Amino acid sequence: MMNTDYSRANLAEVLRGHGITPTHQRIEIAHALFSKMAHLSADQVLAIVNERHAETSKATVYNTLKLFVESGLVREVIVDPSKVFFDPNTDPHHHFYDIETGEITDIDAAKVSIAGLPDLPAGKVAAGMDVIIRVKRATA
Amino acid sequence: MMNTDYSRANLAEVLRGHGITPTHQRIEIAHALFSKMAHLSADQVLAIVNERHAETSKATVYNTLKLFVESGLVREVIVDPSKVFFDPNTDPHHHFYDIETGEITDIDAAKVSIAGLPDLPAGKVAAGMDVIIRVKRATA
DNA sequence: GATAAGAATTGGACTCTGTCTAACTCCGGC
DNA sequence: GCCGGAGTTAGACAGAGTCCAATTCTTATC
Ligand SMILES: [Mn+2]
Ligand SMILES: [Mn+2]
Ligand SMILES: [Zn+2]
Ligand SMILES: [Zn+2]
Repeated sequence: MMNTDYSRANLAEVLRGHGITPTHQRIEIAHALFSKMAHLSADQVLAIVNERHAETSKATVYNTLKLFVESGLVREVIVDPSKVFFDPNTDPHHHFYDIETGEITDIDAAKVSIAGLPDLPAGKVAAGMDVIIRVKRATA
Repeated sequence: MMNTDYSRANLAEVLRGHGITPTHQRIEIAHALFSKMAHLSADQVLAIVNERHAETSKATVYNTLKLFVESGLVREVIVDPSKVFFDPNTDPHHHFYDIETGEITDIDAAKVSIAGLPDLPAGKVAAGMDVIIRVKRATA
């Protein structure tokens, strides 16, 4: 957890702590994710980062998001076939996904228990588990 | 369950039973999915259906897969950010997903129990639940 | 503080999945 | 057999994500 200090200076330290050279662009991208603490698509990150002055390219946003995922700083959420969301919450958790509005909500994994899963296929090791509960507006 | 009769004649009856006019193209697409009983992407369906003679367009494959999903004949599996898979198994079940090879394996939902899920967000109703266990080759 | 070499960034072309449209073909009911 | 609506089609189009060669930063060293 990176506490609630979303200052650029602190974000730079967090990046260094993950072995990532803190560039202006990377700090802005981290700031977008952690200050909003929301599930953002690459396009949304690009828009937020360039709100005041255009200063970060699409290529860098994609490069950086991939780097952050590989470093365990953020997590990918695959719920929508048309785009990936990036999640600054890396605690074990699951998601509600509203198939009509696209809204994504966290579910604390600590409160959920899953039993009866079969053994992993032979020679395979777990790399993660996703639980997605798709919801929609109740029809009146 | 549509038993194990994957003849064109029987598939036509299955489609009628779902309120779908059985055209030549739709029967071939259903045949591709049910005779293989595999998780196939739209591209794979297109290739299989046109293996012998080109006779079905990309647009029809997409139209038909969407129709089949809406009719409950097949189910979408969203595990890969780059493409949707279509699943002829509509029994409640979950998936192993090999993030390296792309291989998808079914997990019977009846044997898995999930407890402690929070209430749905207010005014929302469940539309489905996906459980995806991402696996990879064990590093020697 | 200047220097240098590797790391990071960039615009834009490109790929791939999926959608759309307007013309055409098919099909069942008469 | 005719007709009208349902289904199909080629190909243009859209949007997410990748790639590349040229340029600009970052940082270690002096
Ligand atoms: Mn990021
Ligand atoms: Mn289908
Ligand atoms: Zn989340
Ligand atoms: Zn399946």
